[in-house]
Amino acid sequence: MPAPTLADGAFATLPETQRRIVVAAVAAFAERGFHATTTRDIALAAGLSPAGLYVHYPSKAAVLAQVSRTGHEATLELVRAVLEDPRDTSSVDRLRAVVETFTSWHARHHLVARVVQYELAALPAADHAEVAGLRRRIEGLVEAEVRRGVARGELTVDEPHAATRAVLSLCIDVARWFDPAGRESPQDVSRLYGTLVLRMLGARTPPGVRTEDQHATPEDA
Amino acid sequence: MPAPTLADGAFATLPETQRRIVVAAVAAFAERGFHATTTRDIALAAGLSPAGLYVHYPSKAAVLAQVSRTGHEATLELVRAVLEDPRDTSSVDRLRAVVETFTSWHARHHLVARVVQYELAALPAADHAEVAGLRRRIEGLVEAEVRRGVARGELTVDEPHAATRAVLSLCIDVARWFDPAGRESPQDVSRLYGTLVLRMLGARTPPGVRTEDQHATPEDA
DNA sequence: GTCTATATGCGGATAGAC
DNA sequence: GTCTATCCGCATATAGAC
Repeated sequence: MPAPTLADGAFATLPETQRRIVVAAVAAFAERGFHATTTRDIALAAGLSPAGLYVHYPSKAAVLAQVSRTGHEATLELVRAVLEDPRDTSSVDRLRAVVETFTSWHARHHLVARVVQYELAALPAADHAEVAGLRRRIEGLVEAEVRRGVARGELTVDEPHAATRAVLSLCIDVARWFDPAGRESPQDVSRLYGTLVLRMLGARTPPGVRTEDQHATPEDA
Repeated sequence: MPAPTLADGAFATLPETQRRIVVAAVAAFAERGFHATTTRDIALAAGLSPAGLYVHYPSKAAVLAQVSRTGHEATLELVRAVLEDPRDTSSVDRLRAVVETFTSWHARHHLVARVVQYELAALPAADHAEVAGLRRRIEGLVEAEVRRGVARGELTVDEPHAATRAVLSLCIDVARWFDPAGRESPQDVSRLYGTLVLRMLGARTPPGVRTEDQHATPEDA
């Protein structure tokens, strides 16, 4: 098991009070947005006085930066782990896996994901720059796998860059609409999305909607 | 030609000063968000004193409501016009057309679209309720066409509701990332998305990426 | 319908005791 | 490390002249 990520318990490695602050901030930022959230909201929800927050973070923006950086690092790590898996698997398998993993994260951690995806503009410049780099790495890893799949004849994609952006866009937008009280579980959504994305990319593998927990085997067809 | 919509010139039917206020508000809300925008920002950008805004709108939220309602009405009208076209066309053709139209709107009017899609939580309750109804109508129209396509054997979709939501999600998220200074035009994106969506929906029509301005003809295959 | 001036409250952040 | 008290600037909105 690798080092804990958000997937293993959000922000579990932070000291207790910082963790409570960040958890409270995620809930508030996701529900009302960064600018509509007050430091009092965060502090009180974390069980602190209004001033108590400033012992642990120098500003409201620093709390946002903590959330955004941790979230971006976690998703990059998820993508990296799937796509740099040393086992010899097809691009179709890898892309299905990365879409399922990325989608599932955006559903399971949809509050964190909303902050990560929709509050970029509120980040201080230095944090924004670092996070932009992480985002480029994520896109680059996925696009490279799409191009490999095309080169291997597994995929039919005319515009790999635009198609990759569409794939990630689809997964990211899950954070906007996903409702844990709805009928579909994160697993339901991520499985569907794995199938939809392989269709989008013209995978030569069986494009039917997968209903069992099998892995697609590209030699089926 | 139907009544002017946003596509024909954003908010062109409003009285001049209201139009300037709304245009200024769209730019500010899209760039910084509703809560980070001040009424001074809007008023000054519209060529008014800080108090001048209140002659035309009773509150900042009322300006947002104007943008959101107008934007939602415009997109519903676009979708309705395509899907209620009396001509006898296939579901594949209709869905390609609605995806191209909807995507193109989110690219061309990406600032308005950002406000429409990402500031719902800031709407006053009454406006939010009305806009939610418009959103349900949009989804319902598209889902009905997907179900028709499946019933006619044009599409292969196991979960029409979830697949429809994925399709609209893909198109909507264009507003988040589209950059008019980038290499791709709204037309480029919308054509690609028409093709990607038909693939997602298992259209039996030629799924190759369309590179010419032809309309797909379902009997090709 | 537009302005200047301003009331009023709130929010980010700090001071300083414990 | 947490608290209470508070500073101070800013933002929404209003008052009232022109």
